[in-house]
Amino acid sequence: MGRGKIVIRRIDNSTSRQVTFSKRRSGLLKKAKELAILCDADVGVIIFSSTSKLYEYSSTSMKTLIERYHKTKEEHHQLGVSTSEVKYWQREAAMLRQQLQSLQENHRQMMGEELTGLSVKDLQNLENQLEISLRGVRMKKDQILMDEIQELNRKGNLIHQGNMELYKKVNLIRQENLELYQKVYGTKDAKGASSLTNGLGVGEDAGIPISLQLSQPQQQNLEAPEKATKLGRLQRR
Amino acid sequence: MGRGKIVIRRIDNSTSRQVTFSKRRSGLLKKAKELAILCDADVGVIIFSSTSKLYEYSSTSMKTLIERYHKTKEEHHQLGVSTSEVKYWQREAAMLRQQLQSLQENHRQMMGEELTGLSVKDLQNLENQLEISLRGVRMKKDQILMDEIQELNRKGNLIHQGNMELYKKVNLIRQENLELYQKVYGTKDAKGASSLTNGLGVGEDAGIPISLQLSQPQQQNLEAPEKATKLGRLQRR
DNA sequence: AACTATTAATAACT
DNA sequence: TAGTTATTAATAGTT
Repeated sequence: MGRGKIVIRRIDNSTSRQVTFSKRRSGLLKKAKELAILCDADVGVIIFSSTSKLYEYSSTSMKTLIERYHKTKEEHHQLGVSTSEVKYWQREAAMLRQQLQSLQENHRQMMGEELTGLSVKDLQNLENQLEISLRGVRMKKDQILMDEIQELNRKGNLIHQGNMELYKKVNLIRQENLELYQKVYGTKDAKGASSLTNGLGVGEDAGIPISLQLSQPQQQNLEAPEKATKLGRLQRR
Repeated sequence: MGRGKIVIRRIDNSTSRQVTFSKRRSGLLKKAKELAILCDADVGVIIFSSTSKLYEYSSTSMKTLIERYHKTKEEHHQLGVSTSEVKYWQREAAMLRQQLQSLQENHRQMMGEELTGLSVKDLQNLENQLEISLRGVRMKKDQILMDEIQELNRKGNLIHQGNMELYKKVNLIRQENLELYQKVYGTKDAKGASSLTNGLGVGEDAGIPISLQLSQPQQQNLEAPEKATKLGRLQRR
């Protein structure tokens, strides 16, 4: 229900993710309210953003709702009351530490470290994943470079157009000047006029239009990408 | 979004209310799931129907979510009250959460996801790292395969040695047998003896020693590593 | 439970 | 961050 269809999977782009979060969050809360009102239901919604910010809705009071929930589940929350706050945070830290360790191990393997203990099958999978990643990264990089090149080309063309127009104007002025000179001094002697027009800095080769053209970067081994963004060479057309 | 517009107020007709409850309830739960997945949020929904039937959804565990909710609320209105030990564990958890998020982002990039926002330089670094990792993984895999091959070779040689010794013994026995035969029946007729020795399964080509040698796996494209561990072919020496 | 006309939500864009 | 619009998704009323 937007400009395009989307698949339900984590949105990569963090800005889009935030925007979508904001929109869908309000959508969800609205729907929850409507359900509660239309159908006389007791509805509660708790949302923690990825940055741990809390958003909530409850048709009655969240406290009451949660108590009702616990009662219905017949889970007399022994933990929340009898366990000290310290223990809660200890468990939280332990859980996070475990997640962190697991991810760290995974990460080390992706860095090509700590491969002992992996089977050939595991290594094959890792290799495949790395190849996929590599392709993705290269595509992204190439795309950025290509975009940059295109942008430079566009600018180059604009500059060239400008040059052409200036060139035409210069020619026009030179012509005018020549005619004026002839009217003032007569037909044969035009030395003064020519020196005047040359004074504008338009040399003999000014008549050759120069177009900026970028050298194309090689697809393989772009070791120093910055170089590719320079104007590689100037060439005709 | 139906055949007609409705106002958000309690639906009088009980049947319609029930039907709408069922439809909108599943809609709400679906939306909650989508929000959790799309935006990496922690979402929980609790619904009690007007007949007190419970429906729920939680992206993690409802228990954890409710505890988190309580902690967040507490933290909000009694910031200075908590003891130093609680504060210690809160800091610990916050620090771990941060580490985890940072590592997760890094990991996603290594998986070739979430590349928007990276500069060409970043992408180049990532590419280089992936190439290094890939080389490491391939080396490790090849090494395992090579070791396996070597081990098989070693076993093959042992078997071959055993075969050679058995062959010598067989020859010895055949010789003895022949001599015994000659002593018993005379020199010319040796049919009984030859049939006896052939009965041991040593054919004419048994005199050619056979050495097991593995075909070397190709360095590139070991798509099916299991195949390489088979005895590829038998060859002399 | 299906269907479908219609409204509502929202993805992409500004 | 907030507003607009083209398009998809949800669903109200119906069968």
